[in-house]
Amino acid sequence: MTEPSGGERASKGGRRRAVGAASPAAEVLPVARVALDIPLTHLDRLFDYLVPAELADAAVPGSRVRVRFAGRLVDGFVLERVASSEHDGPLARLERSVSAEQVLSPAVVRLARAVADRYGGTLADVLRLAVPPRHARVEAATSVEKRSPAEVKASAAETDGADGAAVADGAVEAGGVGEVGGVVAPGEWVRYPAGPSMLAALGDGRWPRAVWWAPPGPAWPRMIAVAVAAVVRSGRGAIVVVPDHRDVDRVEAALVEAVGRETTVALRADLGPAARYRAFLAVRRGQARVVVGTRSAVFAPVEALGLIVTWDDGDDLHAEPLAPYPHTRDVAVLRAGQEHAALLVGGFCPTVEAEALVRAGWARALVAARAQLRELAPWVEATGSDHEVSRDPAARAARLPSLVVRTAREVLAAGAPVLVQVPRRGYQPSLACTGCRRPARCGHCQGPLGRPGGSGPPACGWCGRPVAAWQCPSCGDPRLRASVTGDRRTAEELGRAFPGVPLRTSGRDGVLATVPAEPALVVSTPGAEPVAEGDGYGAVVLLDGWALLGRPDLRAAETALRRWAAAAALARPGAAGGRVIVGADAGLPAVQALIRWDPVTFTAREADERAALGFPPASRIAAVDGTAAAVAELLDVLRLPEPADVLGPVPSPAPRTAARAGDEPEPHRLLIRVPRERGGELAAALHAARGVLGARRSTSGLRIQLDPLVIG
DNA sequence: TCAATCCGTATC
DNA sequence: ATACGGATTGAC
Repeated sequence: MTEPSGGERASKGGRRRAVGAASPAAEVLPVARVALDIPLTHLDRLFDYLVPAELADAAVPGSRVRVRFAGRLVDGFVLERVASSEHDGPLARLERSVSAEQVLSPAVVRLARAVADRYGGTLADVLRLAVPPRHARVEAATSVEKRSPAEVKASAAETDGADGAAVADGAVEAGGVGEVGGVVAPGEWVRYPAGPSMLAALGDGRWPRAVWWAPPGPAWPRMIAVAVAAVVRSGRGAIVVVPDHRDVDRVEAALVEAVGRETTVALRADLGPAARYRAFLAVRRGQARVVVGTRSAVFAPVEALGLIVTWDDGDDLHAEPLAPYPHTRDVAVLRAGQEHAALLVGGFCPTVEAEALVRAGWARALVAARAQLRELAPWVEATGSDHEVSRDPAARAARLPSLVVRTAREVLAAGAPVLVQVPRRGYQPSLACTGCRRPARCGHCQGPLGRPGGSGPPACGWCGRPVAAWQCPSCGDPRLRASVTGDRRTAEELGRAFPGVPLRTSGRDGVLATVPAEPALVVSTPGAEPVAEGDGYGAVVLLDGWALLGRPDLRAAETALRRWAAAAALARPGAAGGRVIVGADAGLPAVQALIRWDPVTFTAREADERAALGFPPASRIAAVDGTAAAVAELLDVLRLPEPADVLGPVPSPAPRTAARAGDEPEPHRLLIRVPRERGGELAAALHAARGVLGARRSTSGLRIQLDPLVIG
């Protein structure tokens, strides 16, 4: 389109252009500043284009366009329309407008930029996460501005009812939020000394920030909904981000009850393109002000955002698997700060990273009164490790401690279901102290020890240093043993120990949302536990203690407690007979925390330990994965802040799932650790280094991840 | 002397 | 990335 005849490029006359033949530029604000969808780090900036007169109305800020860039047609977003360009040199014209829909709001753009900077990634990568793919039919079906809700609903229904009905219901009837209002009853928040005042602040248009240790039991979705209702009453919108779809359903149900179906919309990846885009548009057009969804919902373009809630920030589903790998909690923190929104980082056991927000004075801790917790928490007992295995032969086959067998039989006889949490299979082999079974760590960098290639002399998984003479810093034992990893206890074995009892399983292949309130053995892997209808489980058995605690991950204890708490919270309160049996040593801090239902103290202690060892969140860590050559090349051009610890590179401890072809180069991993306050510089340095490389050679395949969830 | 290639550079 | 210009190398 740049050439009148549409064919050749005017290469002879240098950059001169056949201006005379092109249509005139827009009269007002003829320059569009465009964010291009290209993956190149060194091109992570805006480019100016001339807006042809015929696109003057369509190429509005926030809309999608196609432009010619380096000779190729690429997608982009118009971020701004301005009167003139800083660029010296001729401007190309926008090729075409994809749609006038302003999918990007200024607030989302600003957020995306901040997220990209924080993770050393590109704006284009973040925008891809923030905006779902366009669906033209959906847009057309609902695009006429200011149509009545009834019309919108009707057309949405006729286009495709199949995948979009639920969303259309929630999205379209744009009732005024104010009408829904009324005084928000504090509900379960009265259990928190600071609860009522927080609700008052939310209702008054303020933006309190808190880390919320939720009470055991099924109250948390209602509590979230109460907080959201207060914000809605203040005339603002809210976003709730949860790990998985079952949680979306639970919170959505509570929200619909608290603020009404008209204002609530569920954003979830499993909706399918049409329904997903429709839900997104409903939010962008202000028809829905309350969003509940999985991780990308944190980018939802809610106007006048008053509150962001994240639930269970330790769940690894909150870590985005696409570059630049942002974490829900961190995005929420950035966004709440930028938009003066309240923030609630909630869970039964929030992470050390969440707790750091409290330590920094950025958020306050919301903890229920001790007496309230005693009232709600189940009765927790530990069986120790491998002692007391039941004498019953069937139970012995399943390696069930006698306490478990006895308790389960009692509870089943009393008519209640029993939940059994079993480990997933296939944890990584690593080394631990023979004496106290704590994971063995490198004396130099505190990385986990393992045996490279499965055998051979012990070495650090981070810095690669071989370990000569090891001695446990806790108990002094010089012996190393392989941690027990993975477990083959099956539901079948359990079933044999309890003949005649209905057996239900929930896990990878088939996740149950609920089970009825009747005697049954419910076997589940962590994270897949169904909620028991009625009063909850009579007993919860946690059989995965060793597998969870023996992992080399520095979050092993935190993760164990988090998973135990999530399952234990499904049990009835102790006063109502609810019991929890955890198959781990009662002396371990995580087990103690579960027994006393005191995750606050546990997390504080974890935070202290990590700070003492220089682990995140006291430090920030970048992981660089790629071929040895590519990693070395990056390291070569990298200008790191001072001080910075460079660990490795070492051959990747976690080989890709699929076996590599024989001649493929071995993946290596480099870790870089800097003090927390140097995190921004580290991100910038990595961004710059990748830019230099990208312009030079193909270093594709290099994966740079800041604050990775698992570092070894 | 021309053409096939290799670099280095800019991409609105 | 990728398209282009300019320099370099190679064959006629």
